[in-house]
Amino acid sequence: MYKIGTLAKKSGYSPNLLRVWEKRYGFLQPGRGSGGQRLYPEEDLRLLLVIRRELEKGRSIGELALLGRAQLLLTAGAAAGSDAAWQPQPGSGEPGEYGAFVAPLVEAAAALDLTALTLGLDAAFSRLSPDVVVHRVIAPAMARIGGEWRQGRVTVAGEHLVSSLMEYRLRNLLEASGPRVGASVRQAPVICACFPGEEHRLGLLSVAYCLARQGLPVLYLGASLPFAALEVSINQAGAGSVWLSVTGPEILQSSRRQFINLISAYPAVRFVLGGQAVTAEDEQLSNKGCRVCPCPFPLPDGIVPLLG
Amino acid sequence: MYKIGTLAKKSGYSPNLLRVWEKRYGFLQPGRGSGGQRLYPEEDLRLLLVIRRELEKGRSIGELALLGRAQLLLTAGAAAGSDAAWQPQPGSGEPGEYGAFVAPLVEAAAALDLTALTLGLDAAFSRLSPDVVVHRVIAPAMARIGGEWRQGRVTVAGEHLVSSLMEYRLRNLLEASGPRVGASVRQAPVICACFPGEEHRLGLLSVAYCLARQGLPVLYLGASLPFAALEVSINQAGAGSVWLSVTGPEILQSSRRQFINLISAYPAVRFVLGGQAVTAEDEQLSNKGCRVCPCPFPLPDGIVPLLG
DNA sequence: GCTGTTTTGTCAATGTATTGTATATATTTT
DNA sequence: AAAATATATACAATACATTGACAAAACAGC
Repeated sequence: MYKIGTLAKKSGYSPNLLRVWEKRYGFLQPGRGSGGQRLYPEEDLRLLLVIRRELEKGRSIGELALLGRAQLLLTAGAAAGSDAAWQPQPGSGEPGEYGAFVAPLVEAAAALDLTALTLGLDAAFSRLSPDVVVHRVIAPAMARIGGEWRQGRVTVAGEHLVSSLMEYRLRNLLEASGPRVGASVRQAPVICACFPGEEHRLGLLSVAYCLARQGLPVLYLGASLPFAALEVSINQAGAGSVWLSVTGPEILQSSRRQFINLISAYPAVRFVLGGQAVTAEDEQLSNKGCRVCPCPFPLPDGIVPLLG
Repeated sequence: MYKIGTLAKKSGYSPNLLRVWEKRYGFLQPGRGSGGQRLYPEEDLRLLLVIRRELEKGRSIGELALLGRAQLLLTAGAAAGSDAAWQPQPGSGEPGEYGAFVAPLVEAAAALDLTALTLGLDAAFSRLSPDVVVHRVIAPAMARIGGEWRQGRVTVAGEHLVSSLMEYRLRNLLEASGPRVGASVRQAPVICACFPGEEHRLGLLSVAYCLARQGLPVLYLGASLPFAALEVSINQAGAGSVWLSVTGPEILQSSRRQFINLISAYPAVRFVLGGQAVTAEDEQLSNKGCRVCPCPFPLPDGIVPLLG
């Protein structure tokens, strides 16, 4: 049994909000202690985490209240919170104001701790806007994990665990945001894919999310798309622009020639090449009409002018 | 029940347009909440997705309004079954009673139609149990798409689009099911990962989902996990069993020797190797204590005894 | 071709509802 | 006494409802 402060910390919602939700919607009906204090069962924490997931997907709390407690617990994504409490260490020597969110994720990767990882992500999503989580928490966390991996403090397994879960959460955001391909106003869709041979999808997903948030119809095609398939896709979907992500310089180099040929064949399509492998001063590509965007996780502000 | 904003996001039509359609044509007649807000049932979302499909085919909204709601929903169901022109072909598995769900997915892959794909998956998930969807719809659909790809009727892009979305949906199921690592009762976790070099995750995800549904704590580590990292993970997580998935025979062959070494080093850990690359009569692996499971999407019935 | 009408999607103005947060005050726990 | 909690109320930002107007496109007739 949790008291309201404990539940608040574990779920990421303020005690005030928990009380208000109880009064307004009634899906939390905690028992009371001798002095009238609310005592919540473990299940309530799971319910709150489900609610967080659904809110992330864009639904409103009123809707969820209509669904009712049983259906929420049954159908939606449940994350079991265990005793691994997440403590927001304010200003614990971490650089930047979001270090308190980044550090637990890196530690969870090192310890292969799925629970801590989930709690850390929940904490970040509950206190920060999705954009900030993507660019100020997830991106630095992945960069840090990469660094720790090179130093042998995080294994490939830890990196896989984290990137897999983050991919899921980002995908969740992507599904929730904006109209999809085929929406009412026929707008040329944006194709998002990884360069042939590229398997890292996180940067691409963050770009896709930013684009979708701007109301653009995004066709997310995932990792390592061969140029032949990309070409067919452009024609088939009538794409107006194509975002490609590539992190390994050698991957870019090995298909560079073919890429330039592709650009030249479709002058009406706007190509954007992003990712760590890209250098901003790549004039050969720029001259061919391909925008380059070295930042693996472009800031929302940075994207608007690129597409304006 | 959806409020208008949620329905707008999910259907791709603006809240304004939904209200205007309701007034002009009346095929959406949502109930009202206590404050007068529109509340749409799940069926309305399906109807809107059908409407979009029809609009894209060139019909006008006025025409569709004349048809009426029931007929719209009905014709869509019929189209999913017959219009798809999916004929059972010898040697590629029996059509079974779920062909009506499989065919639209294959078609959506061929047409790069994200909307149809989402609609098809929604239809399957809303009418069938998750297990049936995984093993009777998704698995055959992927197999069929693979076949169409070899015949050039589906591009790599189509395959990517479908497998990416299915991965997300499966991941959703995995997140929703059962206790995770670190849950209250400390149980030895099951590590699920792809063989080194293997990038296909769908089969692995379906296995992970089946295991999680049985209440096992699953540590899902995704694609291509090197043996060194796997070994660290086993120790770090105290894994009781390890599921590995491998679809390409050449991938298995290239690391077979190392894998056998790994098995021998951990006699207390139960290893299971699954995927299309595995042959049931692989006695060399069986004798070393590694269970083999050739089916890429093991049926729920088939899994229970393996772990019992 | 041109013009008028219908269809169809969008937008603005105004009022209400929802929803997260904050305040004030009393009570309980530590 | 200090911190945490309970209750009630207030408030601002956002989302929603309603009405009416408006523009682009499709279509009819000339």
